[in-house]
Amino acid sequence: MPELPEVEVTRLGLLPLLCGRRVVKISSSRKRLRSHIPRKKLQENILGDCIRTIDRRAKYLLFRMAGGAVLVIHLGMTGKLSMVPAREALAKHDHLRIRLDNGMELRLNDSRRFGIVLVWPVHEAATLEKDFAARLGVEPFSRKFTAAYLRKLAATRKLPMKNFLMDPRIVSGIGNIYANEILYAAGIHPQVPAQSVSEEQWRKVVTATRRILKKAIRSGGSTISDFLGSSGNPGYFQIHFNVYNRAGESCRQCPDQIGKVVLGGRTTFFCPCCQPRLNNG
DNA sequence: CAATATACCTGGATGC
DNA sequence: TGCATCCAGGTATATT
Repeated sequence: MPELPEVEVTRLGLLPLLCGRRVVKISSSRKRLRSHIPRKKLQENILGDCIRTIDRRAKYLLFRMAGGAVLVIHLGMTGKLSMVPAREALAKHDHLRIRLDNGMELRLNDSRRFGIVLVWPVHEAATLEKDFAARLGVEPFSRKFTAAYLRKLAATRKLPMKNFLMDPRIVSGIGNIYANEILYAAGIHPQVPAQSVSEEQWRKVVTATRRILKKAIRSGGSTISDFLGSSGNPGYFQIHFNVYNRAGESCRQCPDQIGKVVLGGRTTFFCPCCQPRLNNG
């Protein structure tokens, strides 16, 4: 499911259920996700320890153990985490089970297997986390996410604005859905070259990004109480989109129809009238 | 260096 | 009903 808001809602939902709990058993499927699940490292570094807290960086969840080791989980395209009684039957595509000292179990289900599970052992955690952070772009809610930062990185880039925004090395957390919504809110055509975007437009991108992601987290937040069990994982189902998946429907601000084009292999939605192709800035 | 293509997977929707 | 085809919320890597 996950872009930044969904990962953040997952984190908020799991926090009260996992913090302070001890891991008493870990099992995993033998199928590989994007990389192999580090079975041995899980047993040696996570088993027996308590979960201190859960952080999020980009679309990664960082489960920080009391002893200093870190369990890293990325949900890929179809990953879902849920808490169920440990005795509950396994579902198809359950790939990781982390059993707690209260009889509950955290399960990772991922049909497409684009997810990732990593373990940073305590003595390497600082170095590994630094390397990890160095490959990622800024967080949309950090002070570094500014019009000046974006404009500088875009200065030599002719690629479509939308692909630039979705590059996780530039900004973390913006996937296909929110890239579409952000550009609509900022009134920028997804296909304009990144380097042609004006300072004023970048400012609109920054404010629209923060506003839209925050709103999505808030609306996902209403499902946190449903987090237990398989019934209600946070998702996109209750978010109201302006352009995503609305090709042919009418724009909410003008009489035009929402258009569709493929950019970088991803379906892209926009209003031809509210997001003019000619970039006059 | 920048842009594009491709690879990793399964499952649901669609069309014949 | 069965089968083929296309599409999906992400990211790393190879190729041009």
